[in-house]
Amino acid sequence: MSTAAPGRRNLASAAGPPPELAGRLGYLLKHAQLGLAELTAAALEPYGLTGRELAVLTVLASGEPASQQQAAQRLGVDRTTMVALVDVLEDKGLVQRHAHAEDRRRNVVELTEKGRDRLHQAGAAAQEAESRFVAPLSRKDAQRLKAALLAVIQPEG
Amino acid sequence: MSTAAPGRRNLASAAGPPPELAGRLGYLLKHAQLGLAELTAAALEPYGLTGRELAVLTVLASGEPASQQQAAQRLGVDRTTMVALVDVLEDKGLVQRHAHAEDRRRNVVELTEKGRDRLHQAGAAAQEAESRFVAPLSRKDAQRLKAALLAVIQPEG
DNA sequence: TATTGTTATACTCTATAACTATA
DNA sequence: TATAGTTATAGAGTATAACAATA
Repeated sequence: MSTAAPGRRNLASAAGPPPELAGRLGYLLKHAQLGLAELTAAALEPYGLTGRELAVLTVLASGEPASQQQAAQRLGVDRTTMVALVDVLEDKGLVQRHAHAEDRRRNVVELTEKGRDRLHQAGAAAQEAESRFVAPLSRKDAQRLKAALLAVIQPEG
Repeated sequence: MSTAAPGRRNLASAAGPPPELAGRLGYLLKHAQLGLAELTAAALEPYGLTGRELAVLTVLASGEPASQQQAAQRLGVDRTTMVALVDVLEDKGLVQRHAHAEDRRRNVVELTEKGRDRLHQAGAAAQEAESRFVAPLSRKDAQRLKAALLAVIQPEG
């Protein structure tokens, strides 16, 4: 009945922005985010990962092995959300939980070798999706876009 | 227990992006969108409108009175979602439904005078929130940002 | 038979509250 | 008493399916 794909997403992806909204930054940001998320999801599907899961792997792989809660803070998600995310990754054999040696309340979450491999492969695929997404822009404009977004996100300049 | 405000939002709004994610366009877009949404929500609160409701009013006010379904397509939402959105606006006295003269299956949704007033006031407030949001950028860079987002959203150049 | 609006329902995402174990 | 992780639960948002009225 609907013209949308079975999975998800409706949101005027085909029609393009209606002129009365095309000037609103909120509209532009939202639909840019949705468009890239769609591309990324497709690119990651062969690796059995969602964009969010890839972000979790990325955070867990960076720096020293963090506790679940530290990783949650970096990602900006709730503790309880983190539990579910790590559960999924652990079920897939990509990470392992260990009790912290000094504070046994904490879980140290480390990537398995399989997890590291998957992170590299899926990370490259996501990067490629991002490149395709910004293909309408010159390389310089694409860099400017990211710089502008970063500037606007930062708490202070 | 949580450090987040009671309403919603956790998402590392205070911490800033972790370096391992700051280069990912998906992360930047998502958090820029969330940041602006937060500002806009606060700016619209005195007018009793959400950003989404303002977008609905904007679409309904533009061009000739559309049917609910046409408006839904422009907004990129489902028919059933549109029903709820119009319900809310009608309860607030901002829009009215009429049966279409020629095709009585359709609802023509028109803004009331109160709706038009509210649209102008709230629209100005949202615009002001957007200006504050892009304040870290030069005027030119802010324009470039919007142009780049538009280019990347458009189905074709 | 197809379409518009509607209702009921289900699914996803994510947060809050309460519980366990450690400290 | 406070903290890390967990579980159960609830709320927001949005889609799908089924139904009534109209075409």
